[in-house]
Amino acid sequence: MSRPFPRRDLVGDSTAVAPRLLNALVSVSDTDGSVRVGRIVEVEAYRGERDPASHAYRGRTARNATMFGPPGLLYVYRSYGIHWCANVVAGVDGVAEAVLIRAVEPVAGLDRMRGDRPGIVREVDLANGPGKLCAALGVTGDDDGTDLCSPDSRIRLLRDGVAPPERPTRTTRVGITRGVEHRWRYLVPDHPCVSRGRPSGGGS
DNA sequence: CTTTGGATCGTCT
DNA sequence: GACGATCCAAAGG
Repeated sequence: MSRPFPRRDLVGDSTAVAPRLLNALVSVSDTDGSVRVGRIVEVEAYRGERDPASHAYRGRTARNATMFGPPGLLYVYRSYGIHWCANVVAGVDGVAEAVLIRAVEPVAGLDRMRGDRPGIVREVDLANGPGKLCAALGVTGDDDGTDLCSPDSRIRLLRDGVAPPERPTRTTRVGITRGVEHRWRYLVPDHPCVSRGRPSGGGS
């Protein structure tokens, strides 16, 4: 039993939206009728033009244009020339706020995920990283700009009976060199499917 | 277990 | 021309 993720819950600062996305579902439908579903267990908030680690820090460009769109869009970018990474756009239309999805727990369509993640043995390693989850779910740059809150989209954000954790684990973000001090990474506590990435900043 | 280096290319300087 | 919001395999302790 699942319902569309309410768009109103994506309005506002990415730091407020990010923990709300924990335990939400991402579903991806393919043309052959198959569906892959993952449960979000790790996210990071990026605060647009006020955040030196954000792609939008130096303003709007062709690449980051989707980040400036309305909340509920999917922002997909290429990482290191090799991988795809996916964000949920937050904020309000015209303001660049985004939440990077860093890990999902495989829920459905596992065979299909394994097909796109050849050689992966353990189920928990299928989508425990931002590049890995895009590969496992079949998300690419073609999906940039998808409205995650529309029932007609191939990629959708859903909420089922599992609420976000009341006390999410918080750390500094992973893989960045600026804005390292902010604890804007949120995780489902003690979940086996979180990424292996190490926080960039000091801890406390 | 941890550390290191290579792959690979669009984007912005 | 440099540099990533990464991943993986290989080598070292």
